[in-house]
Amino acid sequence: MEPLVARLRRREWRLTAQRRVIAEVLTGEHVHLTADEVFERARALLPEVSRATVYNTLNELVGMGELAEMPHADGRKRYDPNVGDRHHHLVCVDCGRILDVRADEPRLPADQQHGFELLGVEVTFRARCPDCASVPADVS
Amino acid sequence: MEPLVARLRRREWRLTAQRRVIAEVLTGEHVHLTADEVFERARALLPEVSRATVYNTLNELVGMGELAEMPHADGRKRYDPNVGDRHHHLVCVDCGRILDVRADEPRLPADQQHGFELLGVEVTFRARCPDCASVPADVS
DNA sequence: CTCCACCCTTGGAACTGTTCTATGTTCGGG
DNA sequence: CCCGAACATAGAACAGTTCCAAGGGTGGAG
Repeated sequence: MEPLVARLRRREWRLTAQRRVIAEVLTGEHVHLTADEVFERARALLPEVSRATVYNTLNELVGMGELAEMPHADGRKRYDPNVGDRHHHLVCVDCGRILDVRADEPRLPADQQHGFELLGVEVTFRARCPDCASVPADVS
Repeated sequence: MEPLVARLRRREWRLTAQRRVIAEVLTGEHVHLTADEVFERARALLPEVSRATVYNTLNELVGMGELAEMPHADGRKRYDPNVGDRHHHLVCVDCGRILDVRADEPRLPADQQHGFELLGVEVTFRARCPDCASVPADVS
């Protein structure tokens, strides 16, 4: 899949300096940043970017389907630019690290569908990463 | 699975009046309440219960493994008393309604495990419920 | 039965992540 | 240039959750 910035360029979407750095920061595999992490990294590239713009842009990109929003146990949403490429998530319950993984998708039996129109499925494997497994408590 | 209150009774856990009504409210299938909904319903049964106690109790129960916490896109966590009974969730993207469903669990291939110690898997089917499918916009 | 220590509960303040608002800035077309 | 529309900004407002200091109830020791 081509990177987010490239995808945006071919859409008719005004790519301002602020929006570009936000999109640039959201590139690659295993990238699952919080809004605040996006803000910090974007600001490192372009100091004149505000938190509001980060939130506005993230929400717009999610609405456009160019970014996936994933709720997380700690309350902060993560943003995943790796859309269109079916994958699931492997999450460390201790440190919160998230990796993209491939596995087959579960199917919902017809008798369990309750008349719903199915749109997609999200799979999250909860696990403990090697680093956290080697220490007794959590790595905070 | 026996109800939450019954499970708690056999543990050595002080079951005060407040904790009991909180547990009673969390009983049944397809029960996925927010903390505030738990608070409202508990208070209907026992007016002298505070929001802080609801949060304290919910977090304790989650820590004990008697309650599952599920992050949601709208920011409010839902609490599911139906633990120990493997099931997944069917969520309406418009109105947020959540149903318990059974489906087979996806397995994580060994070459995708990244050395993590697997603990569990959460599956969420995103869909549109019959009520929301019949109207153009969302039911707010 | 009485007392004490401890855990539980409480209301409200504090905190965190997100959204809103009012204002200023930039861009492209005429 | 000048204008309107879209975009960006700082900070206030908001919602959900957690923290805190103080009060209250309960169970065990004596």
